[in-house]
Amino acid sequence: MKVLRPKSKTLRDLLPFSVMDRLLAAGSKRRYSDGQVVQERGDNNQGLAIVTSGQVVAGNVGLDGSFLVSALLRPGETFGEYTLFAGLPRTHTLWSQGAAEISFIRARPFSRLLDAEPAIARALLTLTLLRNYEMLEFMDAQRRFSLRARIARLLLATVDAETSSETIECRHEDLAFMLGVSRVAIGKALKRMKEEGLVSLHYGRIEIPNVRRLKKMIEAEDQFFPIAQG
Amino acid sequence: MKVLRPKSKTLRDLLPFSVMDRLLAAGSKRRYSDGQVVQERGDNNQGLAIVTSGQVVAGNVGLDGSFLVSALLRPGETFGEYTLFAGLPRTHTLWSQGAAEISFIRARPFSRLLDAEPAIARALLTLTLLRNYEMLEFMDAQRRFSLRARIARLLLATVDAETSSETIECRHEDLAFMLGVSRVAIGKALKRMKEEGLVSLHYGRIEIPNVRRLKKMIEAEDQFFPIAQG
DNA sequence: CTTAAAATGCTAACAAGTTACATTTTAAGG
DNA sequence: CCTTAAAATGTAACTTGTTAGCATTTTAAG
Repeated sequence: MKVLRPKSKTLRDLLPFSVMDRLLAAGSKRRYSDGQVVQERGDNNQGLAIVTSGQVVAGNVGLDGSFLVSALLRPGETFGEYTLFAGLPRTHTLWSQGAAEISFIRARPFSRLLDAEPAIARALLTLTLLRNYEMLEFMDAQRRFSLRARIARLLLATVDAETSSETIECRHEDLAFMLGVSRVAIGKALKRMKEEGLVSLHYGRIEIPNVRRLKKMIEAEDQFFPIAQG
Repeated sequence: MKVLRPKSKTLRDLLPFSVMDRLLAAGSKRRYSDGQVVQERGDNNQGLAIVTSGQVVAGNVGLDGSFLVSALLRPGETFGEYTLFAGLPRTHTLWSQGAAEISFIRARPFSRLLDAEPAIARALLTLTLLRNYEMLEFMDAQRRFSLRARIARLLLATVDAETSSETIECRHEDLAFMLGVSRVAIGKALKRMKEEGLVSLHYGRIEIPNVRRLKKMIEAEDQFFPIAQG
């Protein structure tokens, strides 16, 4: 299962090396193989985790087996903040995607570091706010944009993040996962986009012949008041 | 326009009185009448705002005039964190709902207080995480539950928050706003719920004759793995 | 009482997703 | 090569929600 997401800031980008090192030193690393469960919703252990390599998928499985992705975490990104600051049990189930390495810091040592280094709380606050903002924009997009525009946005974000190549290796199902709709809906939308020459479809691969045209398609549909990006 | 939302923790609940007072003292209050615009998406002034009385609606208007609610803020709740920590312009347009009073703290004095009182960053982090969690659960609910179940959840959350009475003063349109669907869809769903005896409908008012039955209806549909609430 | 505004109800045509099942494409092994 | 099973994609019938327009009910103000 391949999961797509544009890159965003991480703890690494916001903390001085020394502080980041102290954090990592306070934790213990663990390795995971592809698809291994890292934690399950409902688990009741407190602590912060930092992804140090690989990717981790956060989501939840319904009792009926249905499966919804909430986030994709990459190196430098954290999880477990809820357990420390909001007093909640683990709210999501996490799986490693490919080989991954995660550093776990228990509540006690984390708490000591938090007192010693005010930068940590600031950095976490910034990251949480950024996530919050991303989610709000996602929810607005969910309501304002047609599925094809949302697909286009996701594809473009992925292309921009990955060296600006115009070929994206992904299955319809991967897009469906990220956007929270069925694979069939993705298929239909992609078919229309293909007929309009916006994409060309292949087995496990999507090509964007003209990135600009795709961007224009989105803009044409964008009823949202743009804000200057900082 | 009445907007419903379950009560949640605020800065007031998390900060010692002394710190809260220092914050409020550092800001300047302003009064708003019903429906007045507090800020607009894209505005570029930094600062934290604390709602001190009344209610404030956050949302965005599309270029086509469509209007989406993102949040309802109540006394003790804050906004503007993005401008301070994430370097973003104002991301949402805000309107007062009824008479409201808001205290604004500019970036400089806020920054000084943030350094002086580490509790502030902690409290903001906790609140942001809680909001984040609420949003994730909302998004999951949006995908997993039928509209009637989502209506039921919203009604119950409101009842629980308001002294556990079983009468809710709201119009169909209010529910439509909060759930991001059309008034017609709400009407249809409520009609079905009425036929099943789950609610009784009145002009500007909905009654829940049997709260337990309504809860059971939701549970019957709940494919989500429950977690112990902290 | 009247009456206008507010809130709700109803219909029809349409748009967008869903589920269940069918078909195509690929890669691996003889 | 050729076969075959798994992976990926396509199709069809159905469900749900949307828009638009207008009808009806309820309320509150004169």
